[in-house]
Amino acid sequence: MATIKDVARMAGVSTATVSRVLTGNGPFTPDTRRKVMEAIEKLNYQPNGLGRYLRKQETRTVIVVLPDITNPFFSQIIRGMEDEALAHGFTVILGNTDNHADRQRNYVKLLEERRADGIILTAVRNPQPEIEAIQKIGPVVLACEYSSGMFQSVAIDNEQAAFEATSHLIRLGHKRIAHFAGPSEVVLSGDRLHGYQRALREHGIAEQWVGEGDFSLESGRRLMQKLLQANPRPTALFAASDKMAIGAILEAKLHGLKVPDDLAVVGFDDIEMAEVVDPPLTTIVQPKYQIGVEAMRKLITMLEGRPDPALQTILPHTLVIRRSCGGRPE
Amino acid sequence: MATIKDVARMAGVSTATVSRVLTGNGPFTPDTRRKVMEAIEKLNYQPNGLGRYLRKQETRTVIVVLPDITNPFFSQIIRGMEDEALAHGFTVILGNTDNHADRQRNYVKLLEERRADGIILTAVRNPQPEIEAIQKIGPVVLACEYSSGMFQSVAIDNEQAAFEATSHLIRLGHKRIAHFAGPSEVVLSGDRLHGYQRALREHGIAEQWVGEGDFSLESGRRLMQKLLQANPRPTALFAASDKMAIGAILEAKLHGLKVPDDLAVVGFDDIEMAEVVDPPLTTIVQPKYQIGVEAMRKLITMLEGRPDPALQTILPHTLVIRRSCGGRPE
DNA sequence: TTGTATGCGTTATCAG
DNA sequence: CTGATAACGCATACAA
Repeated sequence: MATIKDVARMAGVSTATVSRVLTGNGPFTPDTRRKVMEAIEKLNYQPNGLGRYLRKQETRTVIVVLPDITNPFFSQIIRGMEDEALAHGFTVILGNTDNHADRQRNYVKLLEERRADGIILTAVRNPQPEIEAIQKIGPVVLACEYSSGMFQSVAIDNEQAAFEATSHLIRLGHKRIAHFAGPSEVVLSGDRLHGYQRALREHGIAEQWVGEGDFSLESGRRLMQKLLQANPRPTALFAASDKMAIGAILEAKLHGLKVPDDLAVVGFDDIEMAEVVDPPLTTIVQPKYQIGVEAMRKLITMLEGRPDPALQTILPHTLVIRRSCGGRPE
Repeated sequence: MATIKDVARMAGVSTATVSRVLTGNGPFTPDTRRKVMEAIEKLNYQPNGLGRYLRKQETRTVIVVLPDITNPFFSQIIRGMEDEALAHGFTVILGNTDNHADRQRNYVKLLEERRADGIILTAVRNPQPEIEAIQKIGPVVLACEYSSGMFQSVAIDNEQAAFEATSHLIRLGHKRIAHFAGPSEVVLSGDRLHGYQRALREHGIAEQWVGEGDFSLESGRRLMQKLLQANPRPTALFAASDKMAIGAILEAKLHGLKVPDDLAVVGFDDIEMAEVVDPPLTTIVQPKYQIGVEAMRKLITMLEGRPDPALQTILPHTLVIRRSCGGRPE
């Protein structure tokens, strides 16, 4: 592997000059530039990033931590992050944790080791002190999630969105409405639960049925099995994720229930699968791509030392009505 | 940010000694160890990876390039790679290219800059010379893909799998069978196409109907629209990806066709969505997790300089029969 | 405009 | 067992 010394030797100049040509900084004549470029070409030279970044004390790389790469919900978010990063000359590396704290630590270590300049935690389920610890290591942005602490974050108003989803079911005439919640350690699970409860309360509905899942399809199936035994059985369901909603629909159909006639269902996220399931799923749409863009913009702003704007950025959501909730189909 | 010098000063030893304690190599008394550890603790010291890796000329990091993070097919593969990497003390970073050559170059650059030790290219669509160029930069393993060149690779026998999928439709009595192929620049698209054609040939069927998509749901819909106008219309379809198969089913149903009665469908990959769509999709199952494990094992073997075993590793596949193809449901 | 020399943070070699 | 020192590859302050 050729180094800058080899290039310098072949071009008959000093390493400083090669470096100047390489970075574009510092002065040099067109002629030396030519000589250097020729040597680079001949040697097929590629600067060693470790050396360069050690010297510059920055890598122009950010790490994005995802709890579960299986979840298609994140695809668009990542795309937004990558587009924004690329536009600013940053490289994105993805870290998948499988909801495993140990693995997250692995990626935080990359930040500690200064192999990345900043980190974005997506829909993370860490307690606040842990996030604060990460914040001491380097710049952090939370995506799809906010926390009561002083963290930069980008998300929708989960409580309000859940309120609207539940209210929609109430407007369609339902009185017994169940909720499949996300894991309680995730802040946004609580937010969605509270939105559901507020909708019931404001419409004078006392009865509630809440089960806790982990956002997965399988947990939706499992909760549905339990729900089937409720007596009287709820006529509607608001699930905190599309996957749980879809799991519920599959399981309900398996047991001979008609969706939406016997059970109206609303999900959350609008993943691709939501349009594939039969019937297509009514759900909350998040501006996924935009969340990614905003989160990355925030992080880069911090990295460039500019004063950062709003601490918590709230983006707008919508309810897309498909056939799984009955009433007037689109 | 504390450095090794700060630790050395506080502990009253040399940096060499700190390093010895840190790496566990070299001799030191329990007492110096204690002093060093205390200083590390107090200063909240974390070794700088750039310095360390520059010195050691290795990062124990591998980069995995994916063409499309949206594709759930890769989820399990990545999980296998990560588990295997972790077990050997390696860190995996993911690079998403969105099928964009420019972006892939971005990640290859990480290898060039020596910020990763090796690279795995997943279901890549590069022409062979390009892969050879990458191979000159550092160790490469191809996953879900093989190429005629001398590349380490892990995949199933795509041609044979496609042959079996198509043969299954023929056994069910179909004579007019369409194929939705993947992009022609992807080697495995050709393999699957050839398997389809071999099945027709071996069963004495002359007529074929082939459309080229890009593995996406949308392209499946688009090809189905064209297929609907064929006269006489094929009674069965073998798609080179589950997403295309599902797109075709949705579109067929939209136009009043019954699946599998009017159109029998077989897909490829067995993504989660395959069980969600109505009717559930008959498809080729790849040992996704195992492909990931094998690919990573290969790369690590190369990195550790051990002689590598088989160049091309072929893993077994199966055909899982669900309801989308008619005949005898499972 | 160019070269010399230094330091980024670490580890390994070599003396002691 | 420990310390001084060189080296990894590069960028930059300073001198020429």
